[in-house]
Amino acid sequence: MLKLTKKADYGLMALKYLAEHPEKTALSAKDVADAYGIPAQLLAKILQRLTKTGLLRSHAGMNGGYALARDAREISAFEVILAIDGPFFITSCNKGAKSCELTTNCTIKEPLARVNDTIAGVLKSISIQDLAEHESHAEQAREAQKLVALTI
Amino acid sequence: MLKLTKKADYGLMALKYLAEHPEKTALSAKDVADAYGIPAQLLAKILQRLTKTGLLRSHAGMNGGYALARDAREISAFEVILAIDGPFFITSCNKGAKSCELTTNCTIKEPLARVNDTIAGVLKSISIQDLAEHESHAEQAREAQKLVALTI
DNA sequence: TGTAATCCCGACAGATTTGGTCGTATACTG
DNA sequence: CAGTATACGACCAAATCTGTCGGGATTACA
Repeated sequence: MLKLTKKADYGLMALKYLAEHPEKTALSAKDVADAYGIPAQLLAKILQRLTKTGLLRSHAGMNGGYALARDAREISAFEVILAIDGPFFITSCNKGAKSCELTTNCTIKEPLARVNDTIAGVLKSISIQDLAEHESHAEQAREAQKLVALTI
Repeated sequence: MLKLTKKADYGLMALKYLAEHPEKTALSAKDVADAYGIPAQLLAKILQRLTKTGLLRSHAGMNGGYALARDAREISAFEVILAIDGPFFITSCNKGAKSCELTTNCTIKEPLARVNDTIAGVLKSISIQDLAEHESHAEQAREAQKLVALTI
């Protein structure tokens, strides 16, 4: 049903939490997990992946933990989701355009690819900072949404 | 990964196929399934559901089958996906805003709800007719997408 | 009236994905 | 060295998705 996995949600929540606590040089996976009631080990793996993709910096040992690798403004929701859930396509038939070519049929994927791009664009335009400041771009987003509805 | 189920894909393909054959008063599930190489019984169930939700009209018996209940221009991709996959929310935590309230945490769902609305808006703006005419609104959609990227 | 084509629908099995755990190794701090 | 943390692979349980089966109920037509 076109929804994010819990892992992606957890990842976004964690980054948001880090963005909200810039005074701390690092927060451990456990700190974040406790703050949100997320299974600690699961979140740990998520944060590890985000580290591997360069969105976080990690530091082992006492008083270690994770910190944003860049300014919260420079990390988009898109990157987070991509890192955790992998590349997404709205159509289910898209293993490099293999099986669909065979049957010559899947012409719906072409219009839906544009929907996919639109979604990606919206997600790219939302930063972790936006998630942390609850109300920030609300008005602008609402306006943009109207534009979409009217113009397509 | 934010993707449609195969069922939803099949449903969209089937409606597109019906829209492309307006000369036929009805096409059987088997006709459509054969045209696309889709498992016939599975497609049958999908079409039944689309019938129950009022997007298709069905007719049993010889030379029976399915036909669009409305003009292809009046059926949106959103309706089809909704009928087949049920309501979607981009956040995974949203059983009527239950579990999330408990932990007071899920503030990310508020910004993502707007993303959700945007996606829904785009899907609502795409009709079955758009899927059938391959190129129709391509330019408009591309423009709208730019607007989204720039304004949010 | 009988038969074939067709829709209708619930149950269910297999495959896949997702969510979460465990154990162990490694790195850093003091 | 001891304690705190990350890193990572293996693994399991639960949920979801895909597809099948079997038994109806309608309709057209000969």
